[in-house]
Amino acid sequence: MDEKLFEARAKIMKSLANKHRLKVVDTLGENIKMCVSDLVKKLDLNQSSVSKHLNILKTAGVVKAEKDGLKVYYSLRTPCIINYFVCVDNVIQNDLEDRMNVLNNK
Amino acid sequence: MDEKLFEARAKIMKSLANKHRLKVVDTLGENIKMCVSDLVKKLDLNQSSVSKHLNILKTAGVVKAEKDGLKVYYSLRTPCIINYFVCVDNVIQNDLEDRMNVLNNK
DNA sequence: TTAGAATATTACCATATTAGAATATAGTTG
DNA sequence: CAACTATATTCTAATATGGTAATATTCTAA
Repeated sequence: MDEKLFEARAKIMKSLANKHRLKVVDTLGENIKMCVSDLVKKLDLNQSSVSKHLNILKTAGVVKAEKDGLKVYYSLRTPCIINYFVCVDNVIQNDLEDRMNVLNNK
Repeated sequence: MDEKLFEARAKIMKSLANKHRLKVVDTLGENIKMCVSDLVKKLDLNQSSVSKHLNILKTAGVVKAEKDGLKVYYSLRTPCIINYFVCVDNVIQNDLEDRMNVLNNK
């Protein structure tokens, strides 16, 4: 199996495997660009943590950063990334259905 | 923000944030069903580790398990999960292009 | 050029993840 | 039931991750 490919994919998936970073992606999907301090307000985390989360997303190539004066604006670099959540939410939905069926002895 | 939703999504993403588990998903996408020992051969990992990785995927709802005699067959529970790799690979591709452009001073 | 603002980085700690070896469990077959 | 096979679980150690406070860096503007 193509070791390098799976490592590269895993790096990207890791960058998305955190609820705060998922919120960042979700937020950027709607708002195009946001600076760090905007995201600090949105995420209920301190500046240092947000900065680190953004760096993880940037390093993974999910997000890009543009400096404008004092501020740094982040945006999705490959917006299709948010489409995935349709499927992820399907997984969640299936799970809920299975649990309901168990409860109803189906 | 909907805390619970993002936690649920993060759980699923975490289950996919590992190269071995990505290989499992990729393999099951092609082969429909495989038992643990088949996957041990495929993954270059010992039986204990494979079993644990499968449990993580199962707990996340990504994979389902069916027992058949001594063997346990695993398969994708929500096959759309593999579609994501198209986009993940786009991220990788964009990254490569950016690096090339840097090299070529574009 | 000094003070202040926005962001990044460091240092530190707690917790989570991963791997392998050893052991346990479940099912099969003689 | 005893031996065997396939899978799951436990234990332990190494490494990774995530959070905060403190500090450093970068840029602006007086």
